[in-house]
Amino acid sequence: MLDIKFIRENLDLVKENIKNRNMTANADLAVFLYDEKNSLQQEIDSLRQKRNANAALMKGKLSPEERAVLIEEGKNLKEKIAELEKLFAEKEAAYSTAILEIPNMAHPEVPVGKEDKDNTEIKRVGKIPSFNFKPKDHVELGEALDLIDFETAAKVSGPKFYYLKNDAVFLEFALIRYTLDILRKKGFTLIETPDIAKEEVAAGIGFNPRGDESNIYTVEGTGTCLIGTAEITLGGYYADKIFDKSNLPIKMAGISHCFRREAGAAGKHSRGLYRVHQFTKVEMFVYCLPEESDSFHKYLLETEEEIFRGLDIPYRVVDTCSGDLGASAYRKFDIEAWMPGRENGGDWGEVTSTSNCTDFQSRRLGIRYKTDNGNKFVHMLNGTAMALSRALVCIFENFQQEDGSILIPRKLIPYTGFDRIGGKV
RNA sequence: GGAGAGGUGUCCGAGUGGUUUAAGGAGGCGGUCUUGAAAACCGUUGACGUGCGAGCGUCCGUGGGUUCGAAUCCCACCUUCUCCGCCA
Repeated sequence: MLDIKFIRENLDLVKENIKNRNMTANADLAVFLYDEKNSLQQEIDSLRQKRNANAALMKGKLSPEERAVLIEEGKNLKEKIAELEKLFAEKEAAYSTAILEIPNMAHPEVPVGKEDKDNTEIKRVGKIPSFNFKPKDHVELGEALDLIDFETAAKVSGPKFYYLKNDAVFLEFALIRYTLDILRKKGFTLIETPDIAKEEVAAGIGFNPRGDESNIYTVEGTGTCLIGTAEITLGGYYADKIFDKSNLPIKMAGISHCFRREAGAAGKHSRGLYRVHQFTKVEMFVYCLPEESDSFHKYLLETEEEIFRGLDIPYRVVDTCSGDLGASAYRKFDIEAWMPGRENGGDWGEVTSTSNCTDFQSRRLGIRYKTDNGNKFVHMLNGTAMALSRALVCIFENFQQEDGSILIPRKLIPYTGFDRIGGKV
């Protein structure tokens, strides 16, 4: 969430930002409710002060008459306080709802636009492969080589689930190990996180676990949800923590399963492994000082590129436009890899995403660091190191051969132990 | 899952209704002393809200309740430890 004082002092900018993001949050309402809540709080505080003073008068020995007068006074105060406290709770809930709907501000360089086609392409790397045969998509390849089974998964678990089989399992583990090796060399702390988190933590990160629009599965009756990304468990890791400046920055690499409802997502764009209810992901997460977050954002993007470049898959980088930014993000870069089986003749598909969320998450989660001028909120950033399901799409489709086999990217061979799936043995 | 015992400030730990404005100790920071360090001694040391400020308010696992007044009494929940059961 944003600082209410910032909202008040920059009301026009905040409103413009909400509009640019295609959102409907009401900044005026948040400020209004804050003032109401605040004046009520002051009223309650002064009554409490009277109550405390009254109680203090009763510490010593008093005549029964004197005591009776004080008790009567105390009872009156108690009633008034209870009344106002009830009202306050209502105001506070309304205020909380209002301010939580307001999205993070955007980096001045974020392109203004409504949807993903308004994103700015920053660069392209690698050469789009040309095939002298008709390339298949990963679904056909996976079925032909007995690597992915969607049909049985649909029967057992429902649509948008899959079984990975045979060498695809080794390939997935190879990708994980390849990624973790790079991240450890770069000084990330490796963490395997829980796949379940409390709803309040998910909400603090900016995922709303409730409601029809939620992309998150809740676990009934437990107050918890299946995580949509390790961003939730990594961001919640230091909730309520006050860092010493010397502890920062902190770089974490978390591996988890990710669960997404993806309600209503169907069609060509979402075919096969591209959009599924469950996948495995290695996620990077950084806690740092505010003045460092822009450069750490670039660092996360560079790391994503380094990992992806090692797979010899062509990709481009886009600077996400305002309308396509999540509520928490100040700025977001995506890597889109070339997927020859996508659309007709291939298309770009998102494989990583890195966001600088500045202090939007830390303010809600209470993650701070000490300064000479009091405690300040840290900046928090996240980035995909490796989303396994989408990486498999890229490898299958880009490295398919005319005989139906799939070559393994050079750098992965030490991890897989084989250099080709299918075809000649 | 059953039985029992706990959860207090950065840490340890005292505190069972109003001299607690949370004792005491450790650690941290500042100082005295010292060539320097250690020791000793003195001082200081939480968070949040609000207010220009002095200040005021809130926070003793969480949420309710009792009371003029709650760290302290009651209820529910969470969580840690010990033992038993079950289990990869």
